[in-house]
Amino acid sequence: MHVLRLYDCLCDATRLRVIHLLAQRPLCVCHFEAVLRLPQAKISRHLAYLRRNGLVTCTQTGPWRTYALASPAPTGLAANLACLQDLAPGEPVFRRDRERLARLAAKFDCGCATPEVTRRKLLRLSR
Amino acid sequence: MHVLRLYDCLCDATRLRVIHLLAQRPLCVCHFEAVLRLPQAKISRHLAYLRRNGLVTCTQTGPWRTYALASPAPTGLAANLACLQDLAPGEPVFRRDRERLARLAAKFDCGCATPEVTRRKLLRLSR
DNA sequence: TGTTCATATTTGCCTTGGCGAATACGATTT
DNA sequence: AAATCGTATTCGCCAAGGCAAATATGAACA
Repeated sequence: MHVLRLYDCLCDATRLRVIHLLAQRPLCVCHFEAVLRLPQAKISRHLAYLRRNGLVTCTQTGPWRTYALASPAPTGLAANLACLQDLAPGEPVFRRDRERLARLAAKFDCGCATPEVTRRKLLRLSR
Repeated sequence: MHVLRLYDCLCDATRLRVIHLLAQRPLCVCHFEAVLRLPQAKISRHLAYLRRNGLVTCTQTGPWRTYALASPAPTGLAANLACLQDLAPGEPVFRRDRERLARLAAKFDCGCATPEVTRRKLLRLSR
């Protein structure tokens, strides 16, 4: 009954938005902040939850932690990612998240902040 | 974000077993009792939860309530039912549930108790 | 060495939902 | 009318997990 853990991860709106973004590319916390417009603590909490449950991995480079979907993907995740793809165009929240991420990605082709592109700049740019 | 309700339904072991059985055929509560071997109150509680969230419908004939998967199936349910099908052979719980249901179905080709096949008989037969 | 920056974790509070035990309810049978 | 049967609901209790606010940590820069 290991799937239960997957569904636990999927049944929260914030986590679903996080996963939706990670399906596009790996991202660091300040990118999530800029795109989701949610307090940092909240984002970190949910990322920790996803990590505990094996849906996501984390690599650290300097002060930044970059999160990515775990591979191989846990049983059933692929199917639900596909489902999320179908859903996204119809759901305003997902649509906006996608657009904001695209805007950021257009400027810097990297999901992680850098010494030049700081968190502060990212947050400003995402408006 | 209507999908959240779906995932809420899927992230409990009892409900997953219920859904797994309903994917085979509609069933009344005493069939669930016989197959799942769980207290009636627990089963009814979870069925009510599934109904509240639109995954399941209920029709009453006499004293018996027969539950069935809602149609049209809510977004994303189909994909996860398929996933459940793949999973079932590997998970002992699901395998046994399937077998017990098959045993009952072999005797009476109906998912609902009848005046002749009472709850008591069903529970006895499921051993 | 001290400060700042990015991120994580703790604390206190509240809601949801799990469980068993008991009880309620409506349909049927006696 | 009373008893029984199938099912639903209520009650009291408990754990998981959501949130905001505050605080901790560790890397990097001054």
